[in-house]
Amino acid sequence: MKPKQAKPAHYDHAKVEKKWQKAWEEKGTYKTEDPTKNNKKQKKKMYVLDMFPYPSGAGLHVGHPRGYIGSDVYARMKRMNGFNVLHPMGFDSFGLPAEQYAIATGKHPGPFTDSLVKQYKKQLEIIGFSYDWSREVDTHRPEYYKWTQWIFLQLYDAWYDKKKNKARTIAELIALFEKSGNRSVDAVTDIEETFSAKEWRTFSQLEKQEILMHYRLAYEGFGEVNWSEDLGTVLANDEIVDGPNGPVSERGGFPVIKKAMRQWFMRITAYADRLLEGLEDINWPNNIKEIQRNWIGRSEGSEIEFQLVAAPKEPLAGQTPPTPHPKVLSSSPLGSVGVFTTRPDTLFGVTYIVLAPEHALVEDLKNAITNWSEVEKYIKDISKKDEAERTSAEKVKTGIQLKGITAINPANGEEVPVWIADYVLAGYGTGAVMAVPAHDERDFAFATKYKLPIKEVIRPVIIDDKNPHQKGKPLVSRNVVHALVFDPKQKKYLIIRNKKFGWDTTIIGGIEGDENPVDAALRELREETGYIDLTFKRLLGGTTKAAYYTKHKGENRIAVAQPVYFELASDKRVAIGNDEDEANEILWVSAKDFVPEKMVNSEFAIWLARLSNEHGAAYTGEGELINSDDFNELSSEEAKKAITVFVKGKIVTKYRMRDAIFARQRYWGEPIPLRHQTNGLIAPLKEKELPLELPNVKSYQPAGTGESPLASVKSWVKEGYETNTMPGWAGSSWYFLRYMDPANAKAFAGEKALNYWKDVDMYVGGAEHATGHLLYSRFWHKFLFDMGYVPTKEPFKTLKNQGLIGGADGRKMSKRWGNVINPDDVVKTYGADSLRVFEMFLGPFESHLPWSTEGIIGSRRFIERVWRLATSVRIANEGSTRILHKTIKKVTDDIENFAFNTAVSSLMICLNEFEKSGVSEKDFVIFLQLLAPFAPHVADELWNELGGKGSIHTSAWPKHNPKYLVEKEVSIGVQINGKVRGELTIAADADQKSIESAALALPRIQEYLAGKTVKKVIVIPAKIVSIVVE
RNA sequence: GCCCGAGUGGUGGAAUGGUAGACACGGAGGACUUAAAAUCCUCUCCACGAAAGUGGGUGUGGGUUCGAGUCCCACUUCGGGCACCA
Repeated sequence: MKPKQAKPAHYDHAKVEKKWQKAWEEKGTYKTEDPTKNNKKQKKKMYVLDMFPYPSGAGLHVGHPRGYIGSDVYARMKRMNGFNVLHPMGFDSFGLPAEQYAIATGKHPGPFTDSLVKQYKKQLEIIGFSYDWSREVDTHRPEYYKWTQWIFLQLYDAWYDKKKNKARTIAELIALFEKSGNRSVDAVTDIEETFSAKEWRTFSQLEKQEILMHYRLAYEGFGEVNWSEDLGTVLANDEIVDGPNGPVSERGGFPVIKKAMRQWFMRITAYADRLLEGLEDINWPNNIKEIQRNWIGRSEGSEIEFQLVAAPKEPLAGQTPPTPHPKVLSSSPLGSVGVFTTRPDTLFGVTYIVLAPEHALVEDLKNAITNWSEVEKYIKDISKKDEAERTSAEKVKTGIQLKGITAINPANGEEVPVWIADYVLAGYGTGAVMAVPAHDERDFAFATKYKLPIKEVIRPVIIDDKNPHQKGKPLVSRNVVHALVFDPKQKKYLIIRNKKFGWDTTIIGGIEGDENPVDAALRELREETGYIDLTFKRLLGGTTKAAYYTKHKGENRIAVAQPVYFELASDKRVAIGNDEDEANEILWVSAKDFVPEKMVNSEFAIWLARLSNEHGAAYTGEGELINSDDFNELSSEEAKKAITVFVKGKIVTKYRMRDAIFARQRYWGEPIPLRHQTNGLIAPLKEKELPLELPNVKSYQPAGTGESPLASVKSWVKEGYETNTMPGWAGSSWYFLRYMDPANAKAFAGEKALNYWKDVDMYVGGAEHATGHLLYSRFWHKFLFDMGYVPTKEPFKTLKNQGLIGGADGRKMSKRWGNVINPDDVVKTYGADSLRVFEMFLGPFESHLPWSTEGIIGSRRFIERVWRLATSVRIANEGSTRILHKTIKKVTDDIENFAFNTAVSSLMICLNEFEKSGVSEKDFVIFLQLLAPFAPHVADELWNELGGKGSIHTSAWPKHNPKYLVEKEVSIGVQINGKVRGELTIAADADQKSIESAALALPRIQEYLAGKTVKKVIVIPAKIVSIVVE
């Protein structure tokens, strides 16, 4: 085959790209085969999906297409591999910016959104993606959101059965209630009351509705929103900014507070465990999995009940230590409070109880609280603070004691005071905690501030990994004291250094009998260092236990150590024994040398933490129990269970994740398909009534009452329709299913299509969706799976995140910095193929990289060189064939692994070789096929010029021939003592011996070896020769 | 504070424990041209050296190994996530 005509010297990208984009569209090159129509020889499916964009007014910048190009390259290779590829695109077209536009202009956001969609589509089209646009999905179209509403109704009509570990219909729940009430139903619910079948039947319709609402997966409840009194509206999180005195609205800067309002929720917490477990089965980046795990925040612990009683006549002052073991309850019981803890092993160390200020019990106990007016004031002050403020101010915890009330520790009967404090969150666990200041940093900080008692119940146990106990050696236990001595004059600490071993330690002495540790320390200091004028400052907390092996004594030791802190009053000294003098060196070291790394005793870090704060420090690790009655000497792990059982607590699992608010007081979103009837009952719309379309409204301004603009549409309100709309994430939580069967009017997708496409094989998008879209989609998908609507448990088998592209100045690409590069301009100047090649070549797909205006020239040159080579004389050359087959393997593997940058680089290396040595037409055409996913236009043009049939993009992906990968000769390095001293070219299949002798025979190596003895020669065939000499 | 991830030339980056810096940008020199652009050729980690070469070199310090950018430990800087979750 000869080129039909000489190519023009200059490659006219505009002409070529336009030509092929038109041709592909006309021929339907990228049209996905419909599995429901062509059953004869069904190809294997491959679903490659991009996260569809939200069409904002700003348009695309050069960073946006990066992910799309990557997935397109992947999809194109898979298509050439013979897969039936589903590679669709659409738009997440409901949302705030269009609504802002509507508010600003008074115009309907619909046509505006349509125009944005059109603009985005055009921008995408000129880049030459292989999307099947006939499957486009836009979430704001009624044909689409009909099914979003339908899925909502399924969620509304479902509850979660913990026994079967799946969602079931409300009809089934009602049947259970009618049979035996709710006692035998194990559901995810926040309801506490129980009722029998008989009682259930006596309930009114309204009461039943109210009860069922606590079971539904889509439910109405009260939730906190961001409320701006001045604007009379609710604001989304992204409409709020930080002001000097807490959060304010972005527009106008009005203060924003948290306010509980009626809301629709999604009971995503029902799926917490399955969302966690499902992560094991999917091929996602680890960091995204980790983010989801943290977000779900599963923690296991115990729920323990504390009885509340009226305090003795004298209100219990904070300073008074708890009274141990009262024989008689000081007063009458006031009910109980449940606390959640992950550390039931510290129960004996509880010195007070803290409730969240919002805890329901606080109000209930009003009459028993003797300082109610102060408490009430405190609660009021706290409620003014936004949650963000409460947590961001952080360091300072505030609280107030509920005087007149005490709680009884169920483990030992101690009475402890009850406080409310802002560091306890109402929404987590039971909204109440047992405070163990000795072993929890927050409790410690609070106890220190309010002078509450601190009781240690866990002794740290340190096992020295470097000197572990040895088998068969005697075990010696002893009680010791460690003296930490500080000289305030020279600001140094006293240590002794063992001369023989070079160990640094503090001064250690054995405690004999029930000797006072301070006396023991003073005695030891005098004996070992001679210092006698020391001031005892304080004990550094309780004892620690260390297990280690002593080499010099040959003993396994367990040392229970009491750290004591002294200051040097004067350097008065007495003589010390010769033995001590010879064995040890006495040193004063500065703080920088008085650090755990330099000290031989491994528990030193704990003491130092206690030393650093005048009040000491909480030890939050585990250990063995002390001061815990019968549980003493148990390990934390053993004690957790044992103590929970002993106090009749429950082992429970809690999650940090909360139910998702599913309502926006907005116009531009899916209407929630429910009717509030005048009798107070809620009637879900029937399927045939869907879609419930958005009505026209006169004004897009918020109603001013915290309600959406829909609240001012009379006909809408008259029908009793819900005035909230769905949040932005509703439409995007299932769009990937719609692409499978986008025109289906009878279902969200047909069964055949669902069973064929099943799930997304490759999902590409930004990491910023880790806790939003990617979690909600998984939740909905699992729900649809439970109800039998989809065949898979997870929607996205493999996920890849593309990195962002920043401005050339290293800053984020934005109008503000004037560093935005528009892809349209780049396509115009360099061509879509150059843009695509460059964006893939720039660096690793998942890395964040700066755009380079100069760099793209290299990609353009590359394409021009391919273009030029197509016209030059072609000669067969074995070297070129070899490198081509290497390139086939490399490019194939790299695309499979999303290592596009090295794939492009290997194409460049291949082209360099072709230009140098010449290439046959056959080989060149194969090269074009490898290039096709990256530069689809120029590849198809040259393919056709060289007589290829049809489109290059439907041709079969080349396979490498292994025989060309085997090298005849290899060049390997020769090292002497780890330094490369020579190079050896030798037959690839040479045996070790001949390589060794060839290496030793090299003149340069001979020079180096002159007068030295070769100790060892290591030969790794085809890699390296390593010679070790004396 | 906790949990991830990353530190390699002037720049973006490459490197299954085996000759560090592939590929590309930029830079220097040269060819072609009346000239410029484009294109092509040569060089380009640093220091010393005319060169051959010698020495150093992947954030810092230590370790394992015949051999470490890669594995282990500690530190440090930067980026991301979570942040009073009991």
